[in-house]
Amino acid sequence: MSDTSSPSNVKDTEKRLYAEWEEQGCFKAGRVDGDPYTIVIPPPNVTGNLHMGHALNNTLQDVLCRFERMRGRDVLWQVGTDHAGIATQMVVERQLAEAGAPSRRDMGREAFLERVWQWKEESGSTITQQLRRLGASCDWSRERFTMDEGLSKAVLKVFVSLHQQGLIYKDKRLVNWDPKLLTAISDLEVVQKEVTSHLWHFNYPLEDGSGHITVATTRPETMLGDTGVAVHPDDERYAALVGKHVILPIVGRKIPIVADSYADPEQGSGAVKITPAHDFNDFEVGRRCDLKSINILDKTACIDLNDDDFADMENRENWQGLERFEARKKVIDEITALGLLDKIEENTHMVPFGDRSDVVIEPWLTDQWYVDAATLAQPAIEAVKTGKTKFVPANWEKTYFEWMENIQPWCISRQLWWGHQIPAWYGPDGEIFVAESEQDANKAAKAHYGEETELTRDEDVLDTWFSSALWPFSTLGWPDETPELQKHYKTDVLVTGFDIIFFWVARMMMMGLHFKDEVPFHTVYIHALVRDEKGAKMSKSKGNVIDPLELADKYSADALRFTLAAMAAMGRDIKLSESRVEGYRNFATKLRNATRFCEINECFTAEAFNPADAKLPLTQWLIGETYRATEAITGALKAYRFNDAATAVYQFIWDGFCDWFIELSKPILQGDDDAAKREVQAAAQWGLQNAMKLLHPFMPYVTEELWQEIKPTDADAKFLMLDRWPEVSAELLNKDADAEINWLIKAITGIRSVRSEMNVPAGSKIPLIVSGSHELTQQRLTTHEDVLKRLARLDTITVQDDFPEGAIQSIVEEAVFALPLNEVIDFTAESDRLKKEITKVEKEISKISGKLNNKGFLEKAPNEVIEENKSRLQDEQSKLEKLATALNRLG
RNA sequence: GGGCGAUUAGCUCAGCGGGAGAGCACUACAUUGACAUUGUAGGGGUCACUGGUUCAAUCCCAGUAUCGCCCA
Repeated sequence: MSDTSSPSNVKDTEKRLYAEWEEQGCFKAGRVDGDPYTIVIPPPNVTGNLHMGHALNNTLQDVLCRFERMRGRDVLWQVGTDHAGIATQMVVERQLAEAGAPSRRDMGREAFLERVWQWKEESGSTITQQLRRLGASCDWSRERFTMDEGLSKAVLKVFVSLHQQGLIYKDKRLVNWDPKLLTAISDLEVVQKEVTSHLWHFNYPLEDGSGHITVATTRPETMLGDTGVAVHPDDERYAALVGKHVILPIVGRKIPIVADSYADPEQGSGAVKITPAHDFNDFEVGRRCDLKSINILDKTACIDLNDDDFADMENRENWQGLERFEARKKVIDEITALGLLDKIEENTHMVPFGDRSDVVIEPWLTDQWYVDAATLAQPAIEAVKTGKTKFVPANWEKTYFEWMENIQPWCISRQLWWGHQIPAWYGPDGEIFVAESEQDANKAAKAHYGEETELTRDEDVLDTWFSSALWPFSTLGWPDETPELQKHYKTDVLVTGFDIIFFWVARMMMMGLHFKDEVPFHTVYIHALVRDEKGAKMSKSKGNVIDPLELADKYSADALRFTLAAMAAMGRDIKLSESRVEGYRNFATKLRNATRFCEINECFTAEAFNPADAKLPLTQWLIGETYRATEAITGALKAYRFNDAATAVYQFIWDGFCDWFIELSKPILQGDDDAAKREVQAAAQWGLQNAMKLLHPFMPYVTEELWQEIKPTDADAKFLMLDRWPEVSAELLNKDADAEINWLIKAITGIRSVRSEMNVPAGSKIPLIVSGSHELTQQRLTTHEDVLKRLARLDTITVQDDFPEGAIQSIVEEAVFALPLNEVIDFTAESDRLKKEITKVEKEISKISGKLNNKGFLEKAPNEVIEENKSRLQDEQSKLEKLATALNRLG
């Protein structure tokens, strides 16, 4: 076996193996004999770089895919990327600026889009290469991109159908407007940040000159667009004022005082100015109270009072074009000059920022396209309520319902160039023609106007998530009824983080149900968020990002994957610590060394092992261990309990196989009983092969690498990844063998433990006297004499009823294992050790007998629990007797 | 303010109505032929607090405290 375990070699080996798998078509779906198993990747952003969240997300998907593939399913892991409208456009614009090239607007739409495609060809594959590095076994031959022809066709069809059905419409509403990027953005692209600022209290004079009403605001500049003042209907302080009017300072507009429960009597003065065109809450108040919406900002968030509503305003030209924060200062100055400033308070509040532009987002009144999400949400809610789609863990269903039941109209238009251009054309009079092609639109226009009429296409594009929502079926060929669509829709599981339930899950559910009349997946597995070691969300601005690829290069992709899977317990966040990754790198090394041991001992040239023919307790026990491990791992993976599966495979390999099977096999492998040796060699090979299979979903590389050296000559498949998952029959379990090996382990551990505690030099060989033993024990002592001597460092083993005073003693079941060591023994230490152990046992006894003396316990506890306690009590009591005797004998 | 979750060994975290676990760290010993990226042994926990349900609570329920996240 070559040494491939140094970091640089591991990296090369991992890359080589991945290339081989891919070249040989191992990832391709299309196996004819298996039931389909399908996962669509939550499409990463084409501009993206693999971060820890991706690493976890894709590791889990890959574990499932490799597991199911080995179980014989026709696995399709549908891969691809989304076009990320804003992000991509920004990347290319930045590149243009850096190169000193003409800007987007200078070069025009067509030329710019050409540049974006060029960028995509050159740089768009970063993340897909990174997924390969991780070992992701997705079907690259079916890779899709949301701007692909087929997927674009799906987008057109969906848009036109929804429009025909009245589920897409154009409306003038408030949107989150990004005044830097000059586009509407989604609620989910807005981050609320806490900002320390002020609360300004202004006095608005009453129209009848009878005084004023004080309003408080965090955004003084919006007062130019105020169209009302609201007070709470139950607020007696203001009851008399409702229905009266105030004169808006500076502007001179007469606006009403209205009663609306939005006004909070506890907040500020209890009266609140209402600016329907610049605040989401005010917009609602305005609708309820029939207030006008007056827009005072242009698209760059500068003051624009070119509106009839300001026709009478004095000096309005002084305001025109003022930047919003300049305008704020000017409002405060003028209010102060007018003597209408009541007071200024310190105030901390949440302010919306664009997550890409990092500028303050303006609620802004514009015409946009909307999807009637509330209607589409109904079947999507129903599907989860009836269990057609299950969330794992189930508590996320609540989050899903919460969001779905309060869903707002989905604004799908974006003022960008990169994306699916909205298939809507306008006639000269503003008439809208929505169609899948320009020809169809023209036809419709001709029918409408009675003659050929020139149309202009809507400039805007669709939200990236509009196309991503179609991903589970558009990637399979829809709207064409392809064989893949028929075979693989609905898909099996969507694996994603909870922060993305709204992005992916909700929208895919809505679109899948509407257009395929079937949920897109039967299970949604929600995994944790990866945080840094202090528990903070990783982000570039905090500088706490751990790069998964650096970890992969340093410790191997296998170690990284295993760490993530082992820490992916349900419902918890992952705080990643590097020492964990290091530990699992060591685990891979351990497997290498175990393989080397088997190779040196000629296990791989042994005949095939038939578990049914196993004769030795050791090999029968190994079969049992393999059976138990297989059951545990299979069960855990089926239940998405990745951490349990990882722990089970780790224990099986390290503790079961390496620490015990190999150690116990050494005397046989190096002894002269040829039949036994052959059986152990064959069993070792079989056990190791199964270990590799069980580990493969987690650590695909090292297992595949080693497999190529040890695989059976008649292996079905060329690669481990295509071989079959272990199946061990429960009928092969042998209770006697299990009991015997467990006794052996207990004996060795017991002797080692007293030796160590009594400071017997590790190298020195000492005699063992076993007293009070049953016949079965004596038989076992004979069978395992060699291994006992070797692992417990003994020179002779004698069975006799008495032993010299002052021997140190270990209790193994019914027998006393005595090590006569008069010359070396430290009597005080031994006596202390025994006393300590006696205290422990006594405590245990009093606990158990307390239970057994409790009438209620005897009456109500299940029988097996009572029996178990009785037998435990017996064991502990007999142990106590022996320990007491031992202490006495010490003299 | 609404919702969700957490609190278990020094650290990172599993677990669970009936004997408190893992990895790392720590201590001691060991270079015996797979492996020092190792082995063997060991120390270390009123399972946040207070009540309740139960024969039995780290686990279920209620409340308290602290922390975190999401939404407003």
